[in-house]
Amino acid sequence: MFEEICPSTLLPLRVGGDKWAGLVLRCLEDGPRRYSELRVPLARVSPKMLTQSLRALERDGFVRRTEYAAPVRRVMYELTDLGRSLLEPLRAFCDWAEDHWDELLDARES
Amino acid sequence: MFEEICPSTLLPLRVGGDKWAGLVLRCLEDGPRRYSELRVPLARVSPKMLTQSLRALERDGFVRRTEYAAPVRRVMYELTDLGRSLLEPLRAFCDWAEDHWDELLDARES
DNA sequence: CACCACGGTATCCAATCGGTAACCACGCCC
DNA sequence: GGGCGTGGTTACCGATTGGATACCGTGGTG
Repeated sequence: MFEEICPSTLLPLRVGGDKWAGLVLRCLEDGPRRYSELRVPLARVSPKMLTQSLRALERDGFVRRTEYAAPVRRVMYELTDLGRSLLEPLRAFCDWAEDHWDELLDARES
Repeated sequence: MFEEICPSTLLPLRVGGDKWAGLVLRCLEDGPRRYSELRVPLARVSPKMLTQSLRALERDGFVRRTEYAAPVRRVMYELTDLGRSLLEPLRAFCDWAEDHWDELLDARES
C-alpha cells in the first residue's frame, strides 16, 4: 500500500510540512485505527516518524487520540471533523495525480 | 502578498517537495511573468530559492520558460496546460484553508 | 567608456528532516 | 516470574533544505 500509487512518490505533496501526514490522514479515512494498525499500511514509515506525524496532526486538530488502559492498552486515532474536511482537497490532489500520471511521467523523463 | 494569507504559513503545503512551488504557480495563474516580476510578490523568497523552484517546475512540466535575447534580455515563465490543471486542486486547498482558518488557529493555540 | 538592469550563480552556514537501532514501561498470560 | 504485545521514546548521525549575501556575464544606454 502506498508504495507506488500515491502522488507522494512522483509529486511529493506534504501537508503540514510533514512528509507522511497526508498518507496518515488517508489511512484514517475509513474509521479509527490503532497505532499498530497504522504501521501495517505505512510499513515504510519508521515508528519515530509515525509518532511525530500523529503528534503534529493531533496538535493541529486533525486527529483525536484516545487512550484506553484496560483490558489491554489500546490507543485509537481518528479523524476530527476538521481532519475529515481536509480529506476533500487531499483527494482532489490524488485524483488529479491519477488523471495526469502519464503526463507526469513524460515530463519527468525528458 | 502571501505574507499571511496563504496556507503555507499556517498549514504548510508543499507541492513537488518544494516550499515555494505552490506560491509560484499561483503567481503565474493570471498569465506569463518575468523573473523580476515574480520577485515582487515573492519578496520573501531568495533568488536562489525562486530559481530552484522554477527549474523544478520546468523539469516537471508545469511551467514553460522562454528566453528572448532582444531587444532587452527577457525571460518569461508561464504555466503549461499541465500546470494550469494543477491549479484546480491547489485552489481547492487554499479555499479549504480560508474556510477553516479559525479552526486552524484555535487548534494551534491549544 | 561607464553604468545599469536583468536574470540569475556561488558560497557559506545553520537548522531541520528523517532513518536506524536500541531501549522502555506497562499489563496480560502462561 | 518470564516472555510477549502494545505503544511508544531516545540517541545518534548523515543528508537535505533553505536563508543571507555577494558576485557575475550580457547587452543596451547615456
